Amino acid sequence: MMGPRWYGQFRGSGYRVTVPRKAIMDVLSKTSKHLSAEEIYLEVHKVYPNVGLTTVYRTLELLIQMGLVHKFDFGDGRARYELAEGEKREHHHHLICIRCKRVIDYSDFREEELEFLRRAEKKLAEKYDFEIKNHLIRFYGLCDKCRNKK
Amino acid sequence: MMGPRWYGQFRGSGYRVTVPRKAIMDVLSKTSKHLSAEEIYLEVHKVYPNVGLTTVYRTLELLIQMGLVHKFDFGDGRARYELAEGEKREHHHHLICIRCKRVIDYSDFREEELEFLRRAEKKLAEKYDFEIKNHLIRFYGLCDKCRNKK
DNA sequence: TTGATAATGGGAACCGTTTTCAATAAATAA
DNA sequence: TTATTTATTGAAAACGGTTCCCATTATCAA
Repeated sequence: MMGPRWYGQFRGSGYRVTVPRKAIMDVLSKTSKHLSAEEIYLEVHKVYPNVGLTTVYRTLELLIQMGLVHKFDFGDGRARYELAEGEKREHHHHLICIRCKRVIDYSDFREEELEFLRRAEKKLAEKYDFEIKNHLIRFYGLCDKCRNKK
Repeated sequence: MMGPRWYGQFRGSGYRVTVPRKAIMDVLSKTSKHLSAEEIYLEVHKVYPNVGLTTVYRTLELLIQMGLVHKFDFGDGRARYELAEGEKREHHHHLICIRCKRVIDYSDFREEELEFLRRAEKKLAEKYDFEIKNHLIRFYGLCDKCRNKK
């Protein structure tokens, strides 16, 4: 039983593939929401009631290190987690409504984004000797519902 | 005694211009660092030892609402504050070293950024009926020191 | 199957931030 | 200037998400 790609990535790094870890990856794989640790815990809890919140935090930390998960802070006092881009998830960024706090994923204008990044990368490497590994683009504003509401 | 521009902005909104508020604005005006609430508190404390940490938090919250201050989360467990762009501060974004966690301000390629934003704005308005008010661009990677260090 | 040890879970600890509330001080009117 | 109104303040307690501790359990290479 080979299992998903990340099994090998885990074992290769000396980490074990455990029930809680599978369950957490499963929850993240099956949603496009921006879940908090507690929400993931509750979801996992439905299937494995004995998995603890501590384990969820530890596992998320590990998944982030392994590059399988991204952690975000949308300003509501708790961290949010998403599966990193891969088979299940495509590269995207966030629109955040400053009024209702709704977070919308978008993956449009990739071309423009790539062009922009290419230039940024070049200039930052030249000027600061900085090597870009990742980037974050976020737009704050008013969503359709909040725009059309007094 | 008119005082700085924000005095009027405050009084006009029914807020009072107080000693702690002046002191906090003063600290923020005189640095280009990304100070935490506690660091601001300590700085204010040097001049006004009786100003409390609670007031610092409350004032920062107010300054953010008034659009005079921006709040950031660089992932070290505490919020960071900067004066919004204006006379003292120019529009900029952050480079974050994923190794030493150093944060570098940069305000380069404004042209490219503006061009990119213009297009993004247009497309997001069309597709999501979303009205952009603000944006965040951030690059994660390795700074010069960490690049050249095994 | 088994042994070495990575991983787990529950509860306590942690710590940045927020709340509470009586005392204080800014702004306005007199 | 002084009085009056009420926004603001400071100290301490409360809050809440996240991390730590440690005895127990489960993974997986041999």
